[in-house]
Amino acid sequence: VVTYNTLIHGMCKEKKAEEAFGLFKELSSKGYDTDVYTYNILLDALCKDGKLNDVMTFVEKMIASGCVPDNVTYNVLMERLCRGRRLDRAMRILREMEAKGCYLNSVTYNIVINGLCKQGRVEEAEGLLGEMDDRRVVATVVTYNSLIHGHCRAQRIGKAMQLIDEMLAKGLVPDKVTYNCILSAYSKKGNVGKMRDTVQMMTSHGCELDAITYGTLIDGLCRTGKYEFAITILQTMLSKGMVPDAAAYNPILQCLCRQYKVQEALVKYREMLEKCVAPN
RNA sequence: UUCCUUGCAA
Repeated sequence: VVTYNTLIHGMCKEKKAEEAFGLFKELSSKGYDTDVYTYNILLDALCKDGKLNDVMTFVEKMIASGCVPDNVTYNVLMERLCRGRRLDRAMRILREMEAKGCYLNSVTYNIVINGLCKQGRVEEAEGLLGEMDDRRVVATVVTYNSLIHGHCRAQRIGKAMQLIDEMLAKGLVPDKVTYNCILSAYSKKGNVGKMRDTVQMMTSHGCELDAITYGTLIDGLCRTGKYEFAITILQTMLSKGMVPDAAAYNPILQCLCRQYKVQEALVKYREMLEKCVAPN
């Protein structure tokens, strides 16, 4: 089973879900073992880009085949519901799970907390963080990152900083995602000074700057018209051997076009193609 | 062997 699960997972990661389901059907028809991992892997692939109806049909098949859904199954489903604006349904499942005596783990809470934060319901999300503490479910860096992102999106950077202090007090180490959230709050305002400070903070804490960090910097600079500076950041990125994506180029193109520099924008566009960056 | 968090645009 492990061999086949690994293969099926590999196919799913490469967006070849058709192939994965094909292999799954072949295995089942030959009477080979499948387990809850197999189903969870496929369910997750369906949830990533499938219709909710297909998802539910698959869960029914899973149960009909005698496979008992586990925590991961619920988590995958809840994540899908949260993304499909069915957050309250996800909350109901959460309460049902606990009513059944299901052990709610950090990931379960993280999914709902993130869902709430994405809807701007950060207060409620913080309520769940309190609930985690009460129930001795450990809050993780991911938990805090979701909350921090929620505050940052609403420009409540002070609140975000408070949460970072809280993390540190619990012995959790802010990571590049944490800092990228803060950075993006400043970049949306085009606050170049604070962007600098944040990057400095990252490097001094041994956090690597990733493609998202650079993309965020480029975006922030372009928002205030500093496309030349943005281009130097892009070059830094390239010189470090990082692979830029459309999110690194788009703000620059947008900025140039806004300043009626379409010719220059086209030059950058061609560069994009040369570097095999797929436009979107 | 499976689930959760961050950037542009939409």
